[in-house]
This record gives sequence, C-alpha cells and structure tokens, in this order.
Amino acid sequence: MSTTPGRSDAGLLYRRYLSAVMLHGHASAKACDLGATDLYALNILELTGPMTPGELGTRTGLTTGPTTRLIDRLEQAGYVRRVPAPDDRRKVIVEPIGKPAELDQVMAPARQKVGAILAGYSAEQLDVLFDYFDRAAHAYQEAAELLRSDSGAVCP
Amino acid sequence: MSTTPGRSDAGLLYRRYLSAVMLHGHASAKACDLGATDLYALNILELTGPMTPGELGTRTGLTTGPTTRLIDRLEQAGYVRRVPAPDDRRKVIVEPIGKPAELDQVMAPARQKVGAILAGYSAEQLDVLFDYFDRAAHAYQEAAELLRSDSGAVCP
DNA sequence: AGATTTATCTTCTCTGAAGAAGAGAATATG
DNA sequence: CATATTCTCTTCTTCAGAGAAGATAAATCT
Repeated sequence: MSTTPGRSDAGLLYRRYLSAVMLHGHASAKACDLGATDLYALNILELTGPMTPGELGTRTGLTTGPTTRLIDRLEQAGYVRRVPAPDDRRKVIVEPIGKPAELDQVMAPARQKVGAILAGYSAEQLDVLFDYFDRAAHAYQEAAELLRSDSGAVCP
Repeated sequence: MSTTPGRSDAGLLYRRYLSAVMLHGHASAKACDLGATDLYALNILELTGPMTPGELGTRTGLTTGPTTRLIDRLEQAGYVRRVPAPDDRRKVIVEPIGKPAELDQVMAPARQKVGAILAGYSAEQLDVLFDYFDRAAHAYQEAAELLRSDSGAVCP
C-alpha cells in the first residue's frame, strides 16, 4: 500500500475514475433523449448481438415486465426490431437495427479525449492497459452477477 | 489503429469494459436498496466532501427539484446532514455522515477481484494504469460537462 | 396420442423518481 | 434604500421499474 508515496490515495483516485465514467454514461444517455437503461441495453445489443428479451432482461438487471416495455421503447424509436425465433415460436429475437442519430456526436468528445490520452502511451503500455480492461470487464461482470443472485441474502 | 493485430477490436473491448463497470454500479446500488442516483450522489459527497445542494445537483446532472428530494432521501436514511452555511444564510451544506451498512459487503467482490488483478502487475505497470485512471477521470468529467452544456444544441 | 408441466413473452396496476414552474428568503449592487 | 440576482424548497405532472397474473408454445410423461 505505502510502497509508492503517490499511491496512498490509489483507492480514491480509482473511485473518482469510476464516478467520472458513470457520470458520463448518464449524461450521454440524456443527451440522446434516452434513459440510462435504454442506452445501456442498446449498447449490450450492439456488443453482443441479437438476443431474446429474457437474456436482455438478465443482462440489464431488469425483470420481465420492464424488459418488455424497454424493448417497446427501443422498437418505437426505431433502434431495434422484434423477430420471431425460427426454432422456438415462444421466443422472440431482439435485433439492433439502428442507433440514435446524435450518438456519435455525443460520444465524440469522450472518444477524442480518451484517444488522445491513449495515443501518448507506448505499445507496451497499451498492452498493459488493454490487458487490464479485458480482465476488469470480466471481474465486474462476475461481481454484478454475484450481487444479483445474492440480493437480500447478505447475512450468512 | 491496425499496428498491433490483437488491437483491432480495442474499441469493442473497451466498450465491453465500460458496460461492465456500469452494470456493476447499477447492481450494487440495488443491492443497497438505493437508487443508482442516490448511491452515486453519496459517492460524490464522500469523494469531494461537503457541498451545497446546487453543486450536488450539478454534479449528478439533476435539476433543483429532484436534488432537494434526493437529499431528503439521503438525510432520512441517515447518510447525510444539512448544515446551514456560515457565510451565506441562503445556502445549505450537505455533509456525508454515514454509509449504507451493506456497502462494504456489496463492494467486496468487486474490490477483491480488481485487487487480485492489480496485484499481478509490476510497479511500473501500475504506474501506467493509475496514470491512465487519473487522466481518463478528468477526460470523462470534462466530456460530461460538455454534454450538459450542449444539451439540445448539437447542430452548429 | 393425449394430457400435464414448463418456459417464454406480454399485459396490468402501483410505487417511486425526474422534470418544469413557481414561491420565499438572503445577498449583492446601484 | 430599492432593485435585481442567487439559492433553496414546494407542487404538479410525466415516465420508468417492480410485481402479479395471463396467454401461447414447447417439452415431458403416462
């Protein structure tokens, strides 16, 4: 902990970083006239590809009812499409078919700034950073799943 | 961009990382029986120290009405306290005076996992990572402020 | 083969949070 | 001393999420 003098406030620095990321996520959703969850769901669909409402609900942390209405909103806005699943006629596949027009413009400042920061690192340093991003993504995903299953059962 | 073959999907990897961070933030708030905004505001107060409702509203991206009720909720839960400002009797200072009891327990899995990841890096590599965290935090904060001021004025 | 159970999605109603507009109190400025 | 500005709080309306209940299709069992 106290090996490097500049890292005594590492935890604080890290939390500030997470706070900034979350604030920006919220602000960009609002700039697209979307709720935070809506933009988040759209992001998941684009990253992971088409999926059923059930899976989308699991990934967003929503129950089935709100998930249907979330898809309704996205479909009405023209960002996703409902397609019947070919193998199972109970299922529906939610496909991303578009993005908010303002999204690129909204994300531009952050992309530009982060790009400029990353451009200042050497190839080896970038390897370290992206290695961390990859591992941390899995870590947070697992931690979030743990929280969802533990809901209310915090006492052993 | 295409210098390193393994980094062609850097953007994708990075977005997955941000998604995981946001999902975890949302899940942990729910695990504390708080709204995402409430936990976020509490986090800001702990990181930055006491501030007026106006500043808290600006930082959370809320307008004045919801900010008052946000503080009401936090005050009723015993997490913050309203103190009259000594220099200006219009103002109120919001002070953090506690945290949700479950917070440490909720954050434990993520902290442990991220700690384990960070423990695997050398001192030089950690310097790179925390240098990035620091710069990126400022970048996202600036980008978020830009979005808030540009709201609706996307066309030049 | 027919009936039952399971799974998936949707609909409905209720609670809670965010936005908009306005009021009241205190400070700063002319 | 009077006016304008700043800051917070209050009220009303709108929208998103939780939960229970219902409908349709697939899988399983007898």
